[in-house]
Amino acid sequence: MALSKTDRHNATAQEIDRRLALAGLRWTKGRRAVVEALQVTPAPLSVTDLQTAVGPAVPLSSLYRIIADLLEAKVLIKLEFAEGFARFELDEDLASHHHHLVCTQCGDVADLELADLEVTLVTAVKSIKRRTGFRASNHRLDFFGLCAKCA
Amino acid sequence: MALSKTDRHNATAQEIDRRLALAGLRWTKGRRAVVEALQVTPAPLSVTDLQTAVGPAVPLSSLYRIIADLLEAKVLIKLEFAEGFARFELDEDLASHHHHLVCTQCGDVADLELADLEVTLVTAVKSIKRRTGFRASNHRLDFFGLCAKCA
DNA sequence: ATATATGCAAAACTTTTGCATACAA
DNA sequence: TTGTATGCAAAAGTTTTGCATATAT
Repeated sequence: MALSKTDRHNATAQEIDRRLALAGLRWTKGRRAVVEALQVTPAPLSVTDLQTAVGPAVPLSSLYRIIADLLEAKVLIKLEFAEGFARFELDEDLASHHHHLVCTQCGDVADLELADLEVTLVTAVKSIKRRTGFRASNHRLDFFGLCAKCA
Repeated sequence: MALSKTDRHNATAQEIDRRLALAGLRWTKGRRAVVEALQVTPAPLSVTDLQTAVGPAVPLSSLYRIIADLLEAKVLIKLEFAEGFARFELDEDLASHHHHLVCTQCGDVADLELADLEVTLVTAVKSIKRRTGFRASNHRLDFFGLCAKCA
């Protein structure tokens, strides 16, 4: 690979800085804590998960506001898996584009990269535009089933 | 096609009956209203959409309970698009398997069938099982972008 | 007749907001 | 210093639940 792990981490941090600056947001303790929690655990975290991760120093209302700000700055993306609450992860350009494996038994959500599939999806996007006029700029693919532990 | 539209509708109604019976659920006025609303509008509806569709005869709490029962009987499936509320549609075996086109401008959600893609996804499921041990029994694919009207 | 479904009211849970104070630039 | 971010408290929106009554089988 062209970049070492450390280089890539620095590059990512720099890109996060850039996006925050672009949105006129400051690099505060709370925001740092949330971003770091999501770097440590790349699988999508709920607000409750994040609350546990960052500890009681960040109250719930601030956590929600921090998340809203980071969403607006496109540092995070929001996901929902029909659980009744939202999950969040680092924007795909800050991580790599991936999909999710949702275990219907234990509720665990794991990340999955599937490069081959992306090629097919690009073709699908073209076909959709031709058939329906819809211009897809993004997609989301989740698989549901039993994880290795539960199977 | 082998079945006429009416035949297919009857077959679907019969299958819904079967699933309700299997779950020990009665075929009541409220449940009928909800299922019919979703047959008229196959794109995923929110609880508010359904409330409008079925009218004030079904109060909100009953609507939620009806939905919960129909979910358990596998007559409906639940979807979330990070809007802060859930959407519901007829189970894919009662309709046909399809994906969604979500307009990020106007919020409209349209259905899309993409048969070619399904073949690729079946292959992907095998590859996932081999690589990760995850046994995917189902998947969900949504495209985000601008609909023909908003583009 | 009897178990299930509904209606009303109250509550639980997730998320948002107002306002005074604390902090980053 | 100055505008932004945070903390606390209160509220808004979505979904769930208890209990008495009505209904489907």
